[in-house]
Amino acid sequence: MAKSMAAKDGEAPRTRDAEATQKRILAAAKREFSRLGLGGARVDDIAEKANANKRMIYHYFGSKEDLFKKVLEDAYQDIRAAESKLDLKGLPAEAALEKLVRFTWKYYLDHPEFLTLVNSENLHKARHLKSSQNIEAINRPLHNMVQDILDRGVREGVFRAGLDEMQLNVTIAAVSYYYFTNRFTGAVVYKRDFMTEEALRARIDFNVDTILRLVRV
Amino acid sequence: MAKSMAAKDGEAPRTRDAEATQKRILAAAKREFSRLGLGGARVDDIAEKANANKRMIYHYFGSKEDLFKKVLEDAYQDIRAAESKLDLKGLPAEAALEKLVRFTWKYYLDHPEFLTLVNSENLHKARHLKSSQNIEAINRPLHNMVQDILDRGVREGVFRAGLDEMQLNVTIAAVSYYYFTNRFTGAVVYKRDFMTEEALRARIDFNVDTILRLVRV
DNA sequence: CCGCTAAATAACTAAATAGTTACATAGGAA
DNA sequence: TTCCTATGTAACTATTTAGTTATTTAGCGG
Repeated sequence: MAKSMAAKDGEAPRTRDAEATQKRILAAAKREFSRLGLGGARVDDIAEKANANKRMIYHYFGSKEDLFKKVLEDAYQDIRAAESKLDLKGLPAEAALEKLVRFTWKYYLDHPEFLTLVNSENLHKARHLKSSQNIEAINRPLHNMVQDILDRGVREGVFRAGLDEMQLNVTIAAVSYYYFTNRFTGAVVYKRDFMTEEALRARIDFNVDTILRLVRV
Repeated sequence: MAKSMAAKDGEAPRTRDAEATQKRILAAAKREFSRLGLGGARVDDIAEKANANKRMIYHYFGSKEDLFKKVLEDAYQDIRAAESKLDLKGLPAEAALEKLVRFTWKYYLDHPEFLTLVNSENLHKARHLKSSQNIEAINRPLHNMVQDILDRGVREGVFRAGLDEMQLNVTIAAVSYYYFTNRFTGAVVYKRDFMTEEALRARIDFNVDTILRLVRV
């Protein structure tokens, strides 16, 4: 028999490991909150799927709401970390912007839970994020990155002057975000599958076109 | 004393009126579902806020899920009805398109509950809409309207040929929808109020610009 | 290798929740 | 006027739920 513990068929080991338990809880919480929303997710289910005890959730995270807040902060942390690895400094402005648009698309495609978590948070009027200390610092690099691309594009003579970084950023997010989060009602309203390879390719190309046309002189 | 009934201080009259009761239930359900989502809304609260008895909800609508489905169908019905009153036939293509973009913006601004209901439905993978009989017919006029504008613009020589009606429609919705539904996290991330008069004016102008640049030759 | 603390489990509680049952009555049809 | 049924009320039930309490135990510092 195995070393010491009752790890049921194929599950992770169950010796005492605070860090690992917290990670399992966070992973399970992210899945449940994104699948069902803050109101729909169940603490018991999160505990079970984390292969942990419910008591540990309250021990490490305090309450369901605080757990949600941590999951959300981590999700923002993750997308900003991925963005900051893009390294667009060396590219011409147009190429940099296209790369950012395609990155955003790909990130949403690969991390659908980010979208539903943000939706859930907005349903609750961002009350968790509002009380978050580090969220401002987490997002600052994104603003700088897009502002730099805009400035560079103007200097290169390819972008219009006076564009608002926020408006551009919101629009870049919008054209991808909306497509993904509303893909289910979209499938009904437009009578097509939004997630076929062909549909995805067509949409990201359309989005790149939308954004480049928006900024070009 | 009043005619017959125990209407508590200032409330609506309480004589028997099936139609009025159903309307009050639907109005209260729309408010609660949009405020809290399908999972977060409470049947008891809906009954209380409708100034009705919970039993009536089950009598008229069958279940919480069926009530949600009816609320959602009505919401789609309402936006399509408002759209169909636009009468864009007489306008040049560009003017027609701009009017549609501004209408969409204004409708979302005035009916925020539509946005959260649609979000809630997408969280549930559109399972209510999927089983809805009339939803296809409800949405058809929208497709025709936008396709007509596109065709007209090409004939007028002001729009590019070959644009996909769905991509355009989705983008028109996206740039307004995302701004509104994500205005709470947006306020935190961008450190500004998304709902001031000035911010709203700037965004709708930006959106009109985005869409017109997208379609122009 | 001992003992203490942090990690973990299981069983419990009080409140909330979707849905039901039993009963009451307004008001139109006869 | 008298039924009869659709409209409405109130109290109940079986479950579920977030959060707690009581208890056990792994494994590190000494």
